[in-house]
Formats: sequence, structure tokens, C-alpha cells
Amino acid sequence: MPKSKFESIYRDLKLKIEDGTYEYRQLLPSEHALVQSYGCSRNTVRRAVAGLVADGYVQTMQGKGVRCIFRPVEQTSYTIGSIESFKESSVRNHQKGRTRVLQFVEITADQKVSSRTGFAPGSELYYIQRLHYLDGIPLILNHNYFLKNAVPGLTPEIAEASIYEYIEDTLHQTIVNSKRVISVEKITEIDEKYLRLNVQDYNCMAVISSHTYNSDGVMFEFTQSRHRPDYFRFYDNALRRPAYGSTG
Amino acid sequence: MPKSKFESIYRDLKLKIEDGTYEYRQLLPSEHALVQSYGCSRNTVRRAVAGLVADGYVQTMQGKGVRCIFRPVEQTSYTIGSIESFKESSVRNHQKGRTRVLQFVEITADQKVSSRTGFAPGSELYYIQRLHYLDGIPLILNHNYFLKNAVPGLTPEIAEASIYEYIEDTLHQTIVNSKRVISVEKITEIDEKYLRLNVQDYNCMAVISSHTYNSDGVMFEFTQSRHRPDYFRFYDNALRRPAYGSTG
DNA sequence: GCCGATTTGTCCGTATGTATC
DNA sequence: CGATACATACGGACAAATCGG
Repeated sequence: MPKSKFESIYRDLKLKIEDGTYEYRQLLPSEHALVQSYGCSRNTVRRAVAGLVADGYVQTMQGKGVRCIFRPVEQTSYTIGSIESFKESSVRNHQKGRTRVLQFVEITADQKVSSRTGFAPGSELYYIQRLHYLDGIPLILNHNYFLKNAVPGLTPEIAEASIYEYIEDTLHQTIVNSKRVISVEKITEIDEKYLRLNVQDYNCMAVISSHTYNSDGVMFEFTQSRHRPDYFRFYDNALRRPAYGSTG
Repeated sequence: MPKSKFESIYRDLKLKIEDGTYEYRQLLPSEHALVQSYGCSRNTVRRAVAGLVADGYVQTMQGKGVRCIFRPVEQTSYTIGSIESFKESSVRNHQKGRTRVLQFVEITADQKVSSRTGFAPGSELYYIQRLHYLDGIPLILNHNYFLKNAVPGLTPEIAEASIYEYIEDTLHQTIVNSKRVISVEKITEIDEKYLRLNVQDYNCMAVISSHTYNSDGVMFEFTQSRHRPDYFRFYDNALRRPAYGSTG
């Protein structure tokens, strides 16, 4: 239920690309044609298309048109090893994972925690350790730090279900953005213990560290997400000249 | 030299955020005020701001304003270990790296290469192996595959300088976007040989695999970029509700 | 090479909706 | 409630790139 017109057009076009209505390397209808068929203004069509560009679904070419560059997963899996397809298929089949809460404590940020998380010293925090399973296999070990007064009333039960659902549906807080850093780190004893990796196999983990902000502009979460390297995969689409500004 | 108005406004605002004119958590002037000071329309200001949102520099809040959430590197380096700062500083000080070409051959894609790169079997390709140094330390080992007829006249000399400069400045080809996958892979003999890593230290590499498209909609490059894990860092900003479309 | 038709890119002004204060 | 601020949408104008005749 998209409230905005441009978003419903965006979704409609996205579906048509995914189901093959527009094939790889084929041109989409011109903006003018889309304006006609959707009964909206040109700006609205252009916003929808800009979203597809950001997703790496299409590319726009001045004077030519909009070309589809989306390839279905089967055709895009060249780089994927034998194990990855297992996880991919699990996700596709909606085999949602289980979450096990290993630790749930309330702490006050000391200097060490502060410098690790970016929260000011003295901040009241929840510190949560969670293990995420997919199809019974422990894949991700999360270390969460939540600002207590931004996420009041957190419990281990909520942590086992979904903290984000709680924040958005119960607290009606809006999560805005998340600055992430991906790195590779040496495996720790905790990793070994819970992920049951043999050291001789992999001696490191894929780590995503993220700082997340809510709509009050408050950095309310720091999370370090440690992934089993053999199951880890992070997708990204980089634009040389981003659609709306941002010429990085 | 931005040709477009929104881009010059975007850059100006970005600089003001980076130099501290607008501080962390401070509100930027309202759109109306920016319209006045830049002498442009509201749409133009909004495009500039949308770029900053995508960069994770600001967040917009309906009814409230636009808040700066940018923190200078010194304050954002919590997650950064002792070694990383070394590389960061090297990059900041423009200590550009050297590139050594290990291999430069012309090949025809067989079934194996095809399934690895995504190029059609029979494609004429350049295969290039390059080692990138920073401050004398070999950090990245690249395996490049370029479509020969999209990047004609490539030489080892160009590969040692900059292939992208050649493509853009000499061939006048426009690079549009790049679909990337980040993963962690076991270290290979080649990695060990050139990056001089001790196996007992790290037995894996951070790998960025990318498919790059030009403005003809042709996937003209596949690159596997293998990074020394202890120096690898990948930054990203994820939006919960992307600025212009893209509700992924 | 030129010209005109088509297509995307930039920019403007305006109107209305919605959230905040 | 009104004032302010951002969000969505429309319509129009002109520029720039492409392509065909």
C-alpha cells in the first residue's frame, strides 16, 4: 500500500522488470509513453525511474531511452559458489531464521564502550548478544547496543522476536538511516563457541558495524554483526553519476 | 566545474557540512531560506539535499527541518583499529599508490571463464592481473576482465597507469554503474605470493566482485578485487526509505 | 552536414497534503 | 488554531544528446 503515486509506479515497473516483461538490454517505454499509461506527470514518472536506477535495474541514456540491465538471479549467480546458493534459496523460500538471545543486560557506557560504539560516556544502554540461525545453522552473531531512553521497555522476549518491529510498530519510532562499515576481523572465542567454526577452516569473520539513527536525529543503535565468512555476501550497486545529486 | 545548478548547491552544502559550518545534530536552513540564498527554485534545493541524504550527511524530517548527522573522521573512527588509521591517513595525504602489472593477456572466454565472469562464451577479452601498493605495501590484487571491443587498444602501460582514465578521457566512453558483491574467500597461492601474508595470520581475503556497465548498456568489465583483510574497509549508508523511490 | 523528431536532463512556478510546533 | 517545514504532484519551458531522412 504505497501512499505516493511515484512509489506505486516504481513498484509496478520493478515487478515488470523482474517478471521479464522488460528483458535484459531492452528499452523501457519512453517517459512520455509512461506518462500516458500511468496518467501522471513527467516528474512523477522520472522519480519512479530514478529509483530503478538506484537499484541497478535500469540505466538512463540521454537522447536514447531507458535500458533494462536487470538479470534474474539464475543468470547473475556466476560469482556464487556452491554453498551460497543454499542460503539464497533458503531466503527465497522464506525459511525464516530463529534467533537466540545469549545475553541481555543494561549497562552504562564507560570509556571503553564509548570509544567502541560512539555513544557518549555515561549513556544508559541495553547490551544484547544474539545468535541468528538459518535452517538450523548459526550464521550471524550480533552485538547490539541500544540507547535505553530511545528504545524504552526492551525485553529479552522482544529481542528474540524482532526489535525493529517493536521500535516501529509499538514505539512508533521511525528508523531513518544506518551508516555501515564492512570489515574482516579475526575470529574470537565467542565466535568459535557459537558458530562452531573450525579454526583451520576460517580464522576470520565478516563484520558489519552500523550506526543507526531515528527520526529525532538520535544515534540510538550501534551494532556489530559478525557473519560466518562462507555464508556472507553483501550486494551493492554503485553509480558513477548518482541520479539525484551525490557525485561522490 | 558542475554544469548543473543543483550539483553546485549540493557541493557547496557538502563543503559547509564538512568544514563544520553546520555542526553535528544542527538544523540546516529551511528549504525556503536556501531558495533565497541560492536564488533558485525549491525543486533545485531539494535535489541537492536529496544527494546529501543519500550520502548520509543529513536527514530530513517532515515538519521539522533538515538535520546534519555528519561527523568528521576523527569522531567516526571508533570502530577503527590501530592499523586502519594508517591507511586512512595515507589516503587523506594523497599518497597515491603504485600499480604493478603482473599479467596482461588476450583471451577468448571459454565455458569456465564465462561462468565466472558473466561474459558470453567466445567473447574476446583482456585479462589483466594487477597489484596495487599503498606506501610500498601491496594491499590489493586485482583480476580484471575487459571486453576487447568495448575497450580497444588497451596496453600494459595503460594498465599500469589508469584504465578508467583511458576509457573516459581517451575513448570517451561513459562508465555508468557497477554491480558489486562483497564476500570473504580463502586465500590463494597467488595472494600469498604477492601480498606476503602469513597464513597463520589471516587465511582469507576480502573480495569485491563487480560487473561494470557503460553507457551503451554493455557489461564491459568484470573485476575480482582481492583485498588484504586487515586493511579492508567498505563504507555504506543505508536508507530505510530512500529519497527518490527505491523502497527495496 | 543539416534539420527535425524523439528522448532524457535541468529548472522553474504553483498548488496541495501532512507533520511539527 | 495558525505558522512553519518538508512531501507530493502537476504543467510548462528550454537544453542536450541521439537518430533518421
